[in-house]
Amino acid sequence: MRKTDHCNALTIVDIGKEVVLMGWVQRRRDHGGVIFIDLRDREGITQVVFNPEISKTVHEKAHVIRSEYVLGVKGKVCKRPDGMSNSNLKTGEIEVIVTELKILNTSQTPPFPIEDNIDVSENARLQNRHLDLRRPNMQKNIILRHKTGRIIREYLNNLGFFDIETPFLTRSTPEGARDYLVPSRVNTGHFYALPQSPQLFKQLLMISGFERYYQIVKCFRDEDLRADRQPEFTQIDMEMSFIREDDIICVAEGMMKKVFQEILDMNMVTPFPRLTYDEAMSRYGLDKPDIRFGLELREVSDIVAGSNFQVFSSVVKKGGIVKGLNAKGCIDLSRKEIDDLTAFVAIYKAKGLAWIKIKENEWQSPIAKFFTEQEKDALTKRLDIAPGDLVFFVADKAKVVNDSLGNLRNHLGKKLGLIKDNTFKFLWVTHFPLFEYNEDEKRYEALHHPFTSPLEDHYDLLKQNPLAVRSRAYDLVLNGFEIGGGSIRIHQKPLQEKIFEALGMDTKSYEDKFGFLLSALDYGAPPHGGMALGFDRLVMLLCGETSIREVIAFPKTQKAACLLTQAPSIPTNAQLNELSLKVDLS
RNA sequence: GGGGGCGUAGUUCAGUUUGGUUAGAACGUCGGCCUGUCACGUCGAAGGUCACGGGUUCGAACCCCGUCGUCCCCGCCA
Repeated sequence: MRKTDHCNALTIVDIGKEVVLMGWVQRRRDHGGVIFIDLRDREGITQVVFNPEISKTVHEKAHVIRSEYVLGVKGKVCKRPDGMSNSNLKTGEIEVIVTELKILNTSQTPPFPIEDNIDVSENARLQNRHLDLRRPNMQKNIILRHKTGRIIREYLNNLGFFDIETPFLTRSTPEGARDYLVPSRVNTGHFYALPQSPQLFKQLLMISGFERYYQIVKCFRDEDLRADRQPEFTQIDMEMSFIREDDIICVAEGMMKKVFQEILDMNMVTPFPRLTYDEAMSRYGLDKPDIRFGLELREVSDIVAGSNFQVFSSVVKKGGIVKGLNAKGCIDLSRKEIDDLTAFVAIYKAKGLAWIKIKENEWQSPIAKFFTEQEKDALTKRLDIAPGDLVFFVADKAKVVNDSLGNLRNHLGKKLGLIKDNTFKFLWVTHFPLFEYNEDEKRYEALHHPFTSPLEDHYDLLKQNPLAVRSRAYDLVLNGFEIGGGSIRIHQKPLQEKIFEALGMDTKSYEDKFGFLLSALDYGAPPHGGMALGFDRLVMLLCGETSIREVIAFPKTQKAACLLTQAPSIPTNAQLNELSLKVDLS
């Protein structure tokens, strides 16, 4: 018995054919006489019929069939009796009358039904991921992931990119995320690190002269997990020589355009809008703004600096800022809802959330009385205030104000239903700061990574005012998710050394850690740059999911465990001995 | 490292506020009946370490302490 057709394939044109279907039992309907079974494979469902009048022995054999049994059935494709077709099924006008049954395997009753929209804990799903993955929606997600990868490979291949593998067993580099370490048996006491990204290798490949490289590749970061973060995740990694920002941006835009066209049949208009980092922060409070809706932030520090409301004026005096967010038409939010929003911004360290309800003839608010008419007029203009509005303010250090109001903006966008279903808005954020200051370690750190090139006319600022230096880095944002980022890299040794020095490393330290890169830069490194896209996040958004776990076949839990395989596990003493390792849990 | 939610039958939940007889429901499962269903119908039955450990109490799913797991978030994620 050989499978002749998939379970979505047969229709009225196949009537009369003898076929063999193989698949899983979706559902059994035993009428005592006739038995109906919905047979499922990866493509669809076909109803197969066991009729004692056709074959008594086969019908008898069919009695033991249960959910998720694996069957091979041979039979004739027949038109269903009048009025018995099922318009929900692609194969709903036919059925296969079985003349020969092979039970290829039995099955335990599954712990949850193999169908979509099941109400079952993620725990149960992950413990039985092999069954969870049988569900149509998971099959759809994983297949869509495959197709997306195929489209991207084809796109980059056509543009002359080479797919080149880079090592997983590599060396730990300072800065960035925590590394996953792998002990070396042959080099006692030495460890490899799994790559956080193939960053340095792809730069070396540019220096090697390949000009265009890509890889869809796993990366590893030992940091805490989130709905959109897994310890191992997949990047679309690209690098190009002899290019400027616009070249790589254009490649990425073309890729997204093609993916959305072919996967979702949606036309993404290119070029995508661009914002500088400073503008994004100013208008949205975040470096990955969701531009599917308005509700932009406006700074009002200048207006309230001299006001009688001490909370605002004193913050401005101390170098902080005050920003407002006008929730248009939201005057009817209840006191409780506003309290909830206050609790929401507290997550981001905001000490309070000031609000004003704009009535026809007055401002209803605990703080309205502090403002003069001139101040009110200025706020009205700045925040586009009109009757019916509800305006929020946060006053604090810039980081707290932007964090809290930026996230409040996203929260309100969802809560108020301002985001249309099935819309996708891309955005480039450019000109990121090159450095940020780490208060704990009292030193500058690379915001992107230390190989990012500063803007050419900012070279002079490197010494005098490092925080003012802007970089040739760009992030690709989709619906408020950072789905990619990259930069033009430093390709000249002296500049790279300057950056290491600005990061507080001395010659010995950077020679020790990055000597191989500096030496490579010294042998005719071409100008180059690239980017990496978060493949899981992209596929998640394409699938309309809210967690990347839904598009990863075997994801890990928040404690970075695999519930299916019970990884990670405790090694045997023999394994530890071989590696000269001792575990000290004290 | 921190905040919050959840953990009771195979599954999803109720019961916990106010401790008290035999821990319920739905779906699923199993068995009987049923020849046109497709969420088949119908009659019946089985199924529980109330996450784990300790404590309080005459008595704990329920109160207290601790642990574990899982989800969301902050920190972290060059």
